[in-house]
Amino acid sequence: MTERQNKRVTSVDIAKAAGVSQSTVSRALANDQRISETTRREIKKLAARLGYTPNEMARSLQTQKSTMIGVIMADLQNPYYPAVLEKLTQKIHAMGRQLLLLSVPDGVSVDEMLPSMLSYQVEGIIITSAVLSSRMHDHLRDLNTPVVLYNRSVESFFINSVCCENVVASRKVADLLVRGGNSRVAFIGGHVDTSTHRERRIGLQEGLRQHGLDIVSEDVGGNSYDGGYRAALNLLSQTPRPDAIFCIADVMALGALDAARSGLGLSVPGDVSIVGFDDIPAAAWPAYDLTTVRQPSESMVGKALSLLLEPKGSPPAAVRVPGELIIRGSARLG
Amino acid sequence: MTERQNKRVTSVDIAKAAGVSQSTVSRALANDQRISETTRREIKKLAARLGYTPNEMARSLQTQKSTMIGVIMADLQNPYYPAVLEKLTQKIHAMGRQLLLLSVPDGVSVDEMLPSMLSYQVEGIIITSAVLSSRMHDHLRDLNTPVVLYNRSVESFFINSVCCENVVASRKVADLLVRGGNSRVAFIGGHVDTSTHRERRIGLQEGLRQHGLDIVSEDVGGNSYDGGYRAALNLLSQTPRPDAIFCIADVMALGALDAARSGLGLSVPGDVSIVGFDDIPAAAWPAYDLTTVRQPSESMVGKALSLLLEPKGSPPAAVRVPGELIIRGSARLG
DNA sequence: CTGAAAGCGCTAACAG
DNA sequence: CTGTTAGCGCTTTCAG
Repeated sequence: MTERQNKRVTSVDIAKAAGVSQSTVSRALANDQRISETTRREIKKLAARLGYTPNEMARSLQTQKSTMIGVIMADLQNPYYPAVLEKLTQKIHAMGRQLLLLSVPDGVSVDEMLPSMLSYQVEGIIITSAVLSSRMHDHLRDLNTPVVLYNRSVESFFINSVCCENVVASRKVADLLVRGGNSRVAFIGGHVDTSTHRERRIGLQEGLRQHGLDIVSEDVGGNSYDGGYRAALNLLSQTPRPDAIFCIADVMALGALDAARSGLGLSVPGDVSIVGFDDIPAAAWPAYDLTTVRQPSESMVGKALSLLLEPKGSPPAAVRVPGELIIRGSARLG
Repeated sequence: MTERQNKRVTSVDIAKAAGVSQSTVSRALANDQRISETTRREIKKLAARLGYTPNEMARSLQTQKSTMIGVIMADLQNPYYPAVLEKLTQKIHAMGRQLLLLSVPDGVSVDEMLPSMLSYQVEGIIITSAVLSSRMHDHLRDLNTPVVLYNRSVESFFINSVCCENVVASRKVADLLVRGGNSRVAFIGGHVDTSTHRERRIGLQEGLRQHGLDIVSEDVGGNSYDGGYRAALNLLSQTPRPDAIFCIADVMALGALDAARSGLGLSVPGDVSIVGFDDIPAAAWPAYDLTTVRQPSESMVGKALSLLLEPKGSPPAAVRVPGELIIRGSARLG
């Protein structure tokens, strides 16, 4: 066997082999109408035979535009996000682009991760479950790099975002809980400084107040199963015991359910109603049968991408999509 | 407010501002020893002030080496993989590289996805839960692009892979199931044409045969919760009913558990022992309390990356890491 | 210690 | 319809 070439074949190689200029190759491969049918076919055949793969680096260096989209995920542990990521990869691939993924370790800010992504000249960045400093936001605007926040919104400055209608959905949950006979409703949040936490809490409170009630006690669970478990243990040990818990993430609601049942021997929804948010796959499993608010990730991902690739200069938008209440067996609802 | 520049600052901009040549800037930023301490500091300060980000595209075009690693995931729905992906992103980032992610939709082969990744000149590719045609494998070798299979192995041609010691671990499961008093052991596989399926099945069978037993019945669940649920429903409806089920993925084992309990009103492990594989987070939740084999993803990911970046020309290796039996409450074990 | 110049693989004027 | 040429932003000889 001969020594391997070990070199990628370039458009110059094809040009030589075809006896034409390199630019003709470039044009033929780009289906430029000015190239004759004959040579174009010849060149394409040659390219296939030589195993040619265009060099996207060189192309984007020349065209001054990249076709990579950066995605920064803060919470891959939360079972809601794998489905979001899968939809992102598939839609981005379908648009002929590539996805550059970064996940933010605990205790690291998105700001620190961004520069490494920016050196790859990404076309835009989608950030899930995290926000940006306003300084970084300005920097990105100077760089002309669009950003969309997924599942977070910011009021202090204008930035694209896609979120669920958190307040509306949570208000509805509160209303149905009260109509279902629950009157001591507790709240398990994620991180107090996030918009999802604030908005879902406000919605719950507003809904309760319409019935002359309020949140009786609350805790945070950091959007993790264990955090939800611990928070529920805490809330359900207080007297009088809450008769319902609204969790802002399904994964915490599952923890809360297990805390109630396995930890404290309570019946759900007999002793306590539990409602979540997201509609992760496990929410539908019979062991949990969790009543929850579905976030329509398919359409949210679609909107995030179209916001991202909108013509430059469009004013930033805060897109809201309605959540859908999925009624299962974990709560007494009116 | 003045019109925005909207142009990224390049090393030329810094050179102009500093009154030096562009190559001096390049060297200073690369900490080249030949540049005087004074100018180096000056240049770095300037770079920071102008918000300079090096263009990685241009760099890799010049140096003929990319710092992006491609990851192809076939099974992001399986809760085992998000943790793998998170470890990959973090390790890859720590190595100063970027991760290009592609997920394979159902019914699409990895071969079809590869070219789009190759045009980005990735340094190497990690493929989880899927394999490559030998044609594509040859092509990659010609391109000098290393590949590592994660959780799949191939016997027919040499390719790097990292897997759990599936046979050993499954044999152990069989042994302990029999010693625990189970004698009619059923098997729920994933896809018959995968190495994980075959190896875990063989291990189970070998272990049973040492006790003069064999697999009493089997089905496949496509590595999904629903598939596991359906398969268990099927197997547990046969007479005589199996008294144990070994599932090759935790997510199917959870489905099987729910099928046994909620679907058929059986007790686990009273009527049927259930054992999984992977040790996903949900396996530890009290609602399931699943006995399973832990795949040490931390070390598997580490090995995959070091295999990938090994000096070129090293012979391909099939790395095997031991699985760890995690005994919980879902099985009667000896 | 620093500058000039070449060139990575490609696209896109500009010529013919 | 096709070739020539310039140049994207960077690294890296080669000179000085």
